[in-house]
Amino acid sequence: MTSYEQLLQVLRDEGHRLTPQRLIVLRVVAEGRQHMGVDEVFREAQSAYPYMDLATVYRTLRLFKQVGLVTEVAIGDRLHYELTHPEDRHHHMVCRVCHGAFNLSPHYLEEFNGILVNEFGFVPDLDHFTITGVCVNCRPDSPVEVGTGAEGFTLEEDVL
Amino acid sequence: MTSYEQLLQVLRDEGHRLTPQRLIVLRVVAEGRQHMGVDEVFREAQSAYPYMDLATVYRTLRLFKQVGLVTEVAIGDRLHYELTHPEDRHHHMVCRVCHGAFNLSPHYLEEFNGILVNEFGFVPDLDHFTITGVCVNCRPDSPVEVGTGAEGFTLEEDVL
DNA sequence: TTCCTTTTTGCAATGAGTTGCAAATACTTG
DNA sequence: CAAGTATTTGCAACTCATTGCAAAAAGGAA
Repeated sequence: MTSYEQLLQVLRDEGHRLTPQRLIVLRVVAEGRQHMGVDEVFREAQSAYPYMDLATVYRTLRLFKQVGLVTEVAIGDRLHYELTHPEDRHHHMVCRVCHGAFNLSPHYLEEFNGILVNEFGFVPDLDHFTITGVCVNCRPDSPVEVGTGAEGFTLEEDVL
Repeated sequence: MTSYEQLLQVLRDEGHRLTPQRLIVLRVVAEGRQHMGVDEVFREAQSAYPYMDLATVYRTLRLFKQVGLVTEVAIGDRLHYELTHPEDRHHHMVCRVCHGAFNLSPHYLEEFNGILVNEFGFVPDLDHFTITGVCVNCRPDSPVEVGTGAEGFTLEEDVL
């Protein structure tokens, strides 16, 4: 469990200033649901601090991403953010049709990561990896029986 | 070698109209270098057809992508396009630092694709897969001897 | 060719996200 | 705690990309 104070320390340690705006955005993201849209973060933050500016929200989220406090997820053509939980790192599979976001264990990418590093010396950004595609529920040619929709699969959508 | 006439047939077959704008954009992309920026395509097209509109270029490139004529590559935060060569399909590794784009054989993603399909019923969009990261030349903590920079690696940048 | 329907274009407006810059403010040092 | 400095904010302007809509034009039928 990451405490709020620990999160603030991350910012302090890297020499970033603890402005009211940053504290509010951090709290909003920390208390919000998974992968919040920027507009959502903005509205929540604005209700706590009416002078909050949208540009500040964008800059703050970008900063938080840089220092690893939040994870960026592209859903559709919009950026979403969620608090990074170091003990529960995960990637995302985002459905192009229903825009659902599903978690993917880092385990599935370890081998791919190794290949790129060993064969090409290329270090992929897998901290914030998102793969788009079509989920089992949205596949027209679903290989499972039509009717129930997803027999045998363990695809569970993130809490929205 | 894909002939220009064959490319046009792809459009005709799907019921799209062959407008001068589309012919010009297709020619620009077909004769241009790998992964051209939209502004580049626009300038080239405009020099051949002065009334060319930027919105038309965007719409045309999106259409070409939909029918598989071109491949979209995100470089930095901009979209780039290149002609799809069916006999030489490849993915891209894009360096976050130098913005270089390197080709990656589909072979390296076959297993990953299988896992997602079989375990989650999720069909990833791997036709236009691009992974960002840091290439061997831009790694500060290069594991190879400093000096030459890339011993033992087969990382060759696309023709820019 | 001419007419007709549907698609496509051009333009202007819009939307998401970024940026330049002056004013405000968080932190440091005395 | 006051002063100084570097960072950050708010605002407006701007960029890339998309979209609504009327006018233009491609392709099919007569």
